Formats: sequence, C-alpha cells, structure tokens
Amino acid sequence: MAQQRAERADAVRNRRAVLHATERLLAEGGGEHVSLDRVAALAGVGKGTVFRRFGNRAGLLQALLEERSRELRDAITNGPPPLGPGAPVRERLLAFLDGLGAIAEDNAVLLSAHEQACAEDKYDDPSYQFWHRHLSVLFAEARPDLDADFLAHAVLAVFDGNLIRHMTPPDDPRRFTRSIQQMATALLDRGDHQAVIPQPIPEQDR
Amino acid sequence: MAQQRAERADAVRNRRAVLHATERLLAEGGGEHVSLDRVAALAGVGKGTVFRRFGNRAGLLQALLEERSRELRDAITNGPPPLGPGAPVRERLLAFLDGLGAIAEDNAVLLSAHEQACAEDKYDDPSYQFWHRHLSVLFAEARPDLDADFLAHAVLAVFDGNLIRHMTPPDDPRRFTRSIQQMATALLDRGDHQAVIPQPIPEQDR
DNA sequence: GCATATCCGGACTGACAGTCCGCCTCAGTG
DNA sequence: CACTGAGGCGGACTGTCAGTCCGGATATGC
Repeated sequence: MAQQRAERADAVRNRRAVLHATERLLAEGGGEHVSLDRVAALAGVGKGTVFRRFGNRAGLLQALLEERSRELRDAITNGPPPLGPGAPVRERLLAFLDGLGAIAEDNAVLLSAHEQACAEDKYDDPSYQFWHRHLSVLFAEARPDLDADFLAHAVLAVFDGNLIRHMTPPDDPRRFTRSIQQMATALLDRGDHQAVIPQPIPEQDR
Repeated sequence: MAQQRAERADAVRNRRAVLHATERLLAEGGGEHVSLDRVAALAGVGKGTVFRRFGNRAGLLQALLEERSRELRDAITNGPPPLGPGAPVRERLLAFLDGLGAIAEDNAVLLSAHEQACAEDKYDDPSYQFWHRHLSVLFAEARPDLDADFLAHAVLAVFDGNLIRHMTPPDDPRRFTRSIQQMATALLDRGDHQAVIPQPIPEQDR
C-alpha cells in the first residue's frame, strides 16, 4: 500500500544527484541563480527528470528544506523534553525557536528561494502547517487571552530568508535566534510579574 | 534645483495612465497576471515608457504602494495625535497599526506582488525604512529592555500580502488589524506592572 | 516657426518554468 | 540468460516575461 513497487535504482540515484546539485548551486551563487536548467545540468540529468521528481521549482526547494528540518520535526513529536512533549510551555517554545532559528540561519538563502517560488501556497505546505500547529498549541496554552492562531503565523512570518540575511552580522550568526526568543518570551509574559529581568539600559538613540 | 525643467505633459499623462492600468489589472485578475506587457497595452503606451518611468517591475508596484500610503506617512510626521507626535506611545502605536493595517488589508494583492518583485532589496525601500524607524523608536521608548530594531522588523514582517489574504475571512475584513494590534499591545506590556511613565514624548530624532 | 532635449513605441534579446514524447533501462520472470 | 514492458529518461520545444535599444515623434522654449 505504501508503495506497490520499490523506486527504481536509477530514480533514487538521480533524486540524490538533483538535491545535491541544488545544494551546491545555492551554496556558491546567490539563490536567484538556481535555475532548474542549471540544476539539471550540474546533476547530469535531463530537465524532465527534475520535474518528474519534484513537480516544480517550489517542490524541489521544499524537499531540500524538509530534509534539513526532518530531525527537528521528529524531536518535537517524539523526542525528549524540552523539545519534545513534557516540558513547560516556555522551555518548549524556546527550545523550538532555537532549533528552527538554527536551521533558518544556516539556510537563509534556501529559505529566500523557497519563499520566492512558493508565493501563495506557502501556507498549504505540510511543513509550514506543522510548525504553525505546534506554535499555536503552545501559545494557546500559555496565553488563552490572545489570538494564538495569529501569533503562530506572526512568529513564522519573521522566519524570512531575506530578513535573516539582512539582520545577521557576520560576527554574530545567532542574533536572529536570540532576538526572536526574546520576543516570544515577551509575548508569553502576562501582565503579572516574573522573568525577563529588566535591564537598566537608559535609552538608545540611533 | 528640484527640477531643471518641468516634466513634459505627455510624460505626466502617461505616468498616470500606467498607474491606473496597473490598478485595474491588480483589481480584476490575481496579482501574478500583471505583466508589464499587459500594463503597457492597457495603458495604451509602449513598454519602454513603463520602464523609463518606473525602472522595473518593483519600481512600478512601489510607486503605487507609495501613493496609497503617502497620507499615512504625512499624518505620522506632521499630523495631530494620536498618529502624529504627542500622544502616548501606546496610543500612537495602535493608531499607526490601524492605519497601516487598513492599507494592507485593502491592498493585499498589490502587497504580494510587490514582495514577489522586490526580493532582497525590500529593506532598502525608503517606505520600509520609514515604517521601520517609526516602530523602532516607539518600541525603544516603551521597552528599552527589548531589541527594538528587531521588533520593528518582526512587526513589519507580518504585513505580508499572502498572509493577510490567507487569514482574512470575507465577513471580517479587519481581523488582521485587530490581531496585530493585540500582539503589539502584548509586546508593550512589561512583565511587571512597573510604571511606564507616560512621558510627554519629546519627539523623534532625524 | 524652428531647434532640440526629451520622450515614445514596440521589436528584440535572453532567460526561465514547465510540457511532451520517442527512446532507453531496470527489474521481474521463466 | 533472454525476454519484456512498466516506468524512467533526456532534451528539444513552447509560451511568457523582464528588461534593452534606437529610429522616429513631439512638446517646449525662443
């Protein structure tokens, strides 16, 4: 039922080659220069093969993204706390943002290219829906007074490849993750006391 | 100095015609179908004219967006409170989000098309920088303990045409604005009830 | 009127996503 | 091994689009 017949050996080989070629092109040139012609050429396969495997440009990039995030997905579903079930909401949320932030920082170019290719249907992508549901549940639990569904979308909207590249200085590759964790923390804190430790910081002008 | 010579009358007429044609195409078809060929044809001008006026696709859409938001920009800089200077931070932020939210809700398709066309250089766009600076100043004042620069980017990241279309039900066109106001409010509230002295707001520099 | 700086139109180029179909190869069978 | 056909393969082909270019038209100042 899962598969009537195993995938043919050459098909498997080609799928790997295409993904690998895509990685290489993304790594060397800017994400815009990754045309499917070039991917096919570098992978040593025909263009038709790329489309048969991945459907379209968005599908190819999505497959790559999925590969990079499968581990995190599994850890959230089945792994030990704080990523997996069982930890307090706050710890779980921070662990999740740490994981997703790392992936995003490491793959900002891929992320940009994917956003570019996806256009509308980004929100139907199963990966997106997984992250959204996870965040949504956490927010709903911690802040039933807010619109958790919206907050989940809002947090994910910040995982924008271009934005990440724009705000990540070379000497501080994890600035993005720290900042979004700080923002999420601020969102979790209700009007009542606790945490955050307000730093004096008199004021900042720019 | 402002202009060595006034713009020629036909040039002005054509610019209007092109912008108007773009509006019409955006309004009837989905944003993706607004090719510059079509815009030129509908406007009754040559393609070259469109490019001479607006530089490229992104420039055209940006011009349209700027037209739709000029009023809000002016109100923030020179208008009366709560949009303009003088109101407490919280009121000013909510008024701003109300205004920008309305524009975004009314122009979600245009917004999507612009994001698609802009790609990287969205963050260099003067309009974007204006909104960002405004938000950044407000956040810095209300929450000196947080990363105001990041928060401003994060809030603007949520103004995504596709996201807005995705989450706006036909019977509640202002859901987006309400939700983002709620989120911003949550971000302003410090964890403790430490008095946030409502300062008379000196003004913003630059 | 006349001169010329400016603008106009649309043919042209190059690049790309996605399709199609005849050929080839793998893998299962006897 | 030889056979066979389902499925995979390649790359030519199509349609579309952004952006360029230049000969010709025209508004404007004198």
